[in-house]
Amino acid sequence: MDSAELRVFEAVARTGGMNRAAAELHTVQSNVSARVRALETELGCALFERHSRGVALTPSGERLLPYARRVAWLLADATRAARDDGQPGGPLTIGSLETTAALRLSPLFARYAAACPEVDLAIRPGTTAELIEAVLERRLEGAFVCGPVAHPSLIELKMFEEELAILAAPGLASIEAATRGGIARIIVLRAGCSYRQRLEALLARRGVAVPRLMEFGTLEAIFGCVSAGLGITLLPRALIGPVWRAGRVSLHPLPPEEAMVTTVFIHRREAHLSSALRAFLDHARASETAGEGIVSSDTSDLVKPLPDGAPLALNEANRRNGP
Amino acid sequence: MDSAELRVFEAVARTGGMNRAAAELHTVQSNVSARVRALETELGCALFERHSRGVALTPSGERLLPYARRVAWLLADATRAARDDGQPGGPLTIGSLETTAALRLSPLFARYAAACPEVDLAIRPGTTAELIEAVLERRLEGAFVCGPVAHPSLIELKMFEEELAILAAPGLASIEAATRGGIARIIVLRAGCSYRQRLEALLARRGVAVPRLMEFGTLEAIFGCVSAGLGITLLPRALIGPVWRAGRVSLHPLPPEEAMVTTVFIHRREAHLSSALRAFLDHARASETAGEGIVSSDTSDLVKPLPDGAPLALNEANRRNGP
DNA sequence: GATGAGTTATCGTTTCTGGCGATGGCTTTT
DNA sequence: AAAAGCCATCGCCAGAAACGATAACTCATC
Repeated sequence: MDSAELRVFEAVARTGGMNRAAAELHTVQSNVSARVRALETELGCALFERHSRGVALTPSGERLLPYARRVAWLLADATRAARDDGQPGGPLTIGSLETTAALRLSPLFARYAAACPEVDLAIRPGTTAELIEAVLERRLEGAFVCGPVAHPSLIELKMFEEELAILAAPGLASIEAATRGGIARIIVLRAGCSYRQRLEALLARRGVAVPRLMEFGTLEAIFGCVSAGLGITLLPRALIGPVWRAGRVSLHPLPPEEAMVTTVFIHRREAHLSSALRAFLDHARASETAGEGIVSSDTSDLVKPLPDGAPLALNEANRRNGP
Repeated sequence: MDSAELRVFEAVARTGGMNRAAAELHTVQSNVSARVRALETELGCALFERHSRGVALTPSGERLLPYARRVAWLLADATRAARDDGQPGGPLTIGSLETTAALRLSPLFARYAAACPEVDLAIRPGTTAELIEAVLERRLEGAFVCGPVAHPSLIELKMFEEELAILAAPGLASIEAATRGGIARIIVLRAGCSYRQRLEALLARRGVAVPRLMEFGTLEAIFGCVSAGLGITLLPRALIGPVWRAGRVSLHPLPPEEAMVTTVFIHRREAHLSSALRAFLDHARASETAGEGIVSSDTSDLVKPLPDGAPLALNEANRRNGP
């Protein structure tokens, strides 16, 4: 078995046809057909069922396909690992929750970009669920997400400890005042994201229903709407401090067990840790000691993985609670 | 990058020379040299330093080598996965602690061998540390070891809950009677193995020193020596029950926190779960419901992985406590 | 039913990679 | 100084891989 054969196989399986695979691989159909045939005879079992509209995977092919992908990933990773000479450089694509980026990462990114000018740093925002998926699919080298994640193929580093607080219209004395009548309108940054489920659960425990949900793409818009009394929201307290001091909103602390949330940095366990990413994590550690806001006492601490069956996609905790 | 090139690279790295690698790969030295050269130009960095006595890996080569190994493993696994048609067959090599094999596995193996005659089942005894290493190195598909193991690349299924007890010469009323004078001679199955560290720790907590250690390869020899008053040992209570009832030895229970030990079945997380192994685990589950001794209520339960940095070799807990 | 578009299989030809053997340069050992 | 062992390089060649054309087949449409 050869990685070149698997590359052809994977293209055929993905495109669903040998013609399409040939076009993608910059070769001719007869060649693809011959390669697939060679692989099938080598394995002694059919990998595709041939139809008039293309091909479909047999059970054997289904079993082989994930290996073909992993081999391709592994070879790409091997190339990067061998070429990585220890000098941070090249592209580094990292994901982050929007609130974390706004609150914690600006100074870190600025210092890192200054120290490692050869690195093309890119930050992509997203929800915890989206970011975990992107890291697993290797579209991101790592991401700041809401922990704990507990996926067996991810390494998880505690980075920040955030205190969340409820934000409501100015002049309201308490959460109860903001949820009078047992209903509340809540405002979130993105529909699937950012403390929404956490806020809903929190209100549900207090017997408050959430009939309406408003979604705004920017934090400033959320501040404006909360200030205008359109609803309440849940955000890191450090983030809303300035707005609160300006008197635009009222801030309502939560009990610690509901308020505290850990932000972790995740990256693939078995992937090559690029020099760019390593330098980034070193900077994060340095920022921590410099008191720039990283709270965890040891960034190399792993959060305890979940004890359960560790699904390959997302675990329930993140589907439910994540921002 | 190609798996064939990596295969050549790995052979050169392992044998430390292109001539030796050529001999191993059934080809000529010039070819090996050309393949390595091609890989180096493709990667843009040297992989070996050439010396008069052979070659040595450069840092780039060091980084590439583990990937070469993993690609080779992955391709082998891919072949097995594609060929595995769901009918259990072929070789199945499993490791087990000797006491577990003696106490729990005979009926399971017998039933499995009868149900799956196409499988060449092989059982290899060893200590927990040895067996974990063998599974990680793919010399074993799985193993029964003393849990918890908590290695990120191993899946761990609770199988049995054993109660250990101390075995001493007949007529002794208590452990204290067997350890009079604060010293005890202990008898173990194998030097690195089987509850030895556990027994020593247990005695140390009672202020008993262990000046002498005797090692015997078979359980029957141990029973004989204990019966003759040469020393004490620690074994699963169910295993020593018949000997005790025959009056050959005295049996001394331990408090639950010292007595209970979990036997788990481990196998590689990312490896293909062969039909033979799957059928074996199904049989184990069936044995459980049939009350043949499997205690865990759910064999699919994962034991909690360790929270720490997850070393690639063995974790400390297993070096210290394992049988 | 004929036709055309789409698919894969197969064949002969061409290209070129990978393997071979010989040689040479180098270092270490004898 | 000779021998042994190592790797680099060259020319050569076989065989695999790629190519192009064609055949066979299915399906949708006319």
